Amino acid sequence: MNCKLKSPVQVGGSGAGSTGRPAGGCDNEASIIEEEQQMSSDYNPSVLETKWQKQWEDEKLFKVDIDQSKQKYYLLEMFPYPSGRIHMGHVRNYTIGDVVARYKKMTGLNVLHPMGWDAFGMPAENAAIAGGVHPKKWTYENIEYMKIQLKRMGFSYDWDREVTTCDVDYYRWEQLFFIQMYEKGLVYRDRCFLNWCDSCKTVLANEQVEDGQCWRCGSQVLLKEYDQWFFKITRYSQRLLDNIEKLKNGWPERVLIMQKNWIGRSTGSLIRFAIDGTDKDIEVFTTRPDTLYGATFMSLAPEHPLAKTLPEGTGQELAVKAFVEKTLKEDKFTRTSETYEKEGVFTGRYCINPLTGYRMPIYIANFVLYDYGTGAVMAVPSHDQRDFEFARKYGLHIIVVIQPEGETLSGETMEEAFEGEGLLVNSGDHTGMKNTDAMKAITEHLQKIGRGEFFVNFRLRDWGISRQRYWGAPIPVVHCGKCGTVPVNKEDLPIILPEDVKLTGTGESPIAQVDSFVNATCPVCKGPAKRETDTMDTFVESSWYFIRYCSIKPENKPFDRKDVDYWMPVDQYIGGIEHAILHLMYARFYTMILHDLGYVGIDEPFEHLLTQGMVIKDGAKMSKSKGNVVDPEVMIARYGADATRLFTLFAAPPEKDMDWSDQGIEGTYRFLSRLWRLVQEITDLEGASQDEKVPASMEDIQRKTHQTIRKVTEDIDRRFRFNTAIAAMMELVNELYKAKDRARDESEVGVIKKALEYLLIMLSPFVPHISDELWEVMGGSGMLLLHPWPEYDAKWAEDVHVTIAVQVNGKLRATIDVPKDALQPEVEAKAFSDGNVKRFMEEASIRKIIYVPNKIINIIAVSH
RNA sequence: GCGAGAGUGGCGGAAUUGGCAGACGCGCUGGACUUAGGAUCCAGUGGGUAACACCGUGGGGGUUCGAGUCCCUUCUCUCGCACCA
Repeated sequence: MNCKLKSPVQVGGSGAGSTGRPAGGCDNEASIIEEEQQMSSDYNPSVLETKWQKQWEDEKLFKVDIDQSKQKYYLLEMFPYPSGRIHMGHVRNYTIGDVVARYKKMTGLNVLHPMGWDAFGMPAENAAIAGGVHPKKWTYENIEYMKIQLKRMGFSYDWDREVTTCDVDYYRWEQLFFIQMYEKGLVYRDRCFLNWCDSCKTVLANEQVEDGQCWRCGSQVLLKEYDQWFFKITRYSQRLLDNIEKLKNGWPERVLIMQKNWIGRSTGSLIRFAIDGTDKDIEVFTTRPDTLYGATFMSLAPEHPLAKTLPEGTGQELAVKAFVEKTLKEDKFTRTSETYEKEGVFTGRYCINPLTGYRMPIYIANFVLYDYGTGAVMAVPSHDQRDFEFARKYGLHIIVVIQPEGETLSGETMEEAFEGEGLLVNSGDHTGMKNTDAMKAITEHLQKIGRGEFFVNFRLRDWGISRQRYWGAPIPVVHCGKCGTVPVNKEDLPIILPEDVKLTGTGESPIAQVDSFVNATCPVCKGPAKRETDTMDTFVESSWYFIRYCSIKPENKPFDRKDVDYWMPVDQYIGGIEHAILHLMYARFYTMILHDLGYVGIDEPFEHLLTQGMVIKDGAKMSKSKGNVVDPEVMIARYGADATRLFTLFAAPPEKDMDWSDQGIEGTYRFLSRLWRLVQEITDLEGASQDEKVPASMEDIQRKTHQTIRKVTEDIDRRFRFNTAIAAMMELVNELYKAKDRARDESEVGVIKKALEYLLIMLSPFVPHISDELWEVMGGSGMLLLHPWPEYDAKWAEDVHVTIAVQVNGKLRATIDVPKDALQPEVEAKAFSDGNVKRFMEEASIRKIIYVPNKIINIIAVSH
């Protein structure tokens, strides 16, 4: 019937090799005739889905606005990068979100459910280098296509709120925030060693380096020295940590643990060691000030600035230089792995132990991290395994200062460092103290002599946001020969990314070649100046898009405060676990910044977080190289959006990985076909939908219906378990099929029709197209999204009869049906009358009976 | 090494508070309808047995009338962190 009718998406070769019954498939003349004949009764998703999508759009069904009379609910899914087409991960993420959004709306909440595009980023640039298409054109074309795909899935987005981060009208506000942060000292420029990906030709934040490799392309990361812009996220370390308390009820524990570890708060002391023969100090952070009397040398990271200056005049210059160069060339991941051989070089200088006066040789050591603490470590070989190995290798002095109970260690004979607790020895006035007490005492002593203090150290580093790339938001700063580096005037914003650029992929920022962009006027002295040509990390854009959604196309402002106050925070955020640290930490930080700048009233953006699992196929993540990619578009063409949605929800609970199965989706397609036929057959029967007068013959159906309402509501609302909700509805369908065959009069049919209506309402968040269609078939009016969610009738949801398991000595011997809440004597009598129970009670006498009402009766017997 | 999570039929998964293990679906087996069935419907489907018995939630131990669920121990897998001073 519909050979000419195509779904709006084009699919190559979808018919061939199809195992199921492809909707609208036209193999030969006969099948066309057959389909024409069956037109009214066959489930044909492509036709009805596009029909309803059009209707929803025509009626602006998904449009939402502030409504003070209603409670709001902000449901957000992580927006996609417009790579070209949606993949199964998107489908899963957005289907989960859509179910919740539609459900919440039906329960009467005012639901904000927006979508947009994380549109800046490297793939656009790479595509331009490879194919000669301008990143802007490439990106906007991808957006257009993916938007059609998302609409074809039936997702309930209010597209009037669409955010595209590469729009000037979006990133201009980011430039304003940048300047305001600069004014508050939250932005600074620093020269430092940074992770450089030679393949992506860009700098990476620490968070973007995984196992020493680029998080995006997987190539080896190198260290390069660079001038970079930083956001001072470290000023918010404690707040980011403290606020985790607020998120405990709404976020998965493991995400919070990951963030906690990433922030990495540890308490200890900061100690200053005087460098012998100079007036300079080396500062170290340590969590073990109690071991200070045993500190016999000093280790510096190769990147430490003193590595350059210390050896001067000692004769060690060349040796140190060679060692530093060699070490920095090694990849950092290997170099800092625990098993790596510890190596170092003497700088020729000494520093003084503030407690013992011991002249500690200063080494450069490959295992010391410049990123952590002060980049310098006081070495206590007796009580730190790393220092111990290092000391043995280079013949350095080992002094025991903590003795474990009942043992006497000595520096000469010990085979490994002792890192446990004990009493202090060789520790001057502190000798004899418990080492745990000595931590405080020694630090207080250092405070008195001006050599140290208590200190809280964080692992979290400042967020480097400069990227040597084209397709990003320009950093609104100029470099002036006279005034130095200064932010542009706010009135001069936006700094628009020039479009006429040559993309070569050489590592130079492409906009550096655009004279009209680079040459600027200094906002301070009005003299000639050069614009900053780096662009911002795209994680900046994704750190506030969810706030932007709150306002519909705001003019001359980033968003409207009254909109934000109404909608924020996000009530439920849904996305991949891969963003547990990066995106979610940055977004939390940025929200705090916007709070402190007075833009928003909240300081945590996401109340509840759901991290959905990956979609895998044949036990592996989908990837082109493995050839196990499932294209959603093909699935939509073959089975429809509803079946695709239903399967992604049914195959696994949302937080677990789900295994894609080509046979599995056939099952959900079959279920929908079955539902389709059920409705057709039932509407043919005489009898108006009713459940006021339930005939005795239909009481079980009425009960099952209300139990299903209860189950589905709880599964969605309380548990986020869509797979079990769907299973419950499948059970109801099975029951209704059986009931249909035994229905004899109109009142019986009426109960089934009523049940079917409840079912369609409940199915509508999951499979909205077929639900609306069948609702119409059954004579229902309007669209189900506007229909209130059903409430179960407690009187029907409760069982009247229950099945009780009868155990003899803990083993199941029978099941019996009894009235609900039956008393023990009645249940016992019935249990003992069972033949099998009798059999097992022969030759035995009762010792005890345990009865759990409505569940189980366990007869404990002893044989004689 | 540290932290978190997981391990249940041939497969995906269910069992929400310690109370009938395997809901629902896939697959498979048999049957019905049929020129045909890759459509649909009906029945069956953890192992075992003629039927019972019995055995079954990674392994071992424990608590309990009763354990997939709690405790101890051990193995395997996944994820995160990993020389963090």
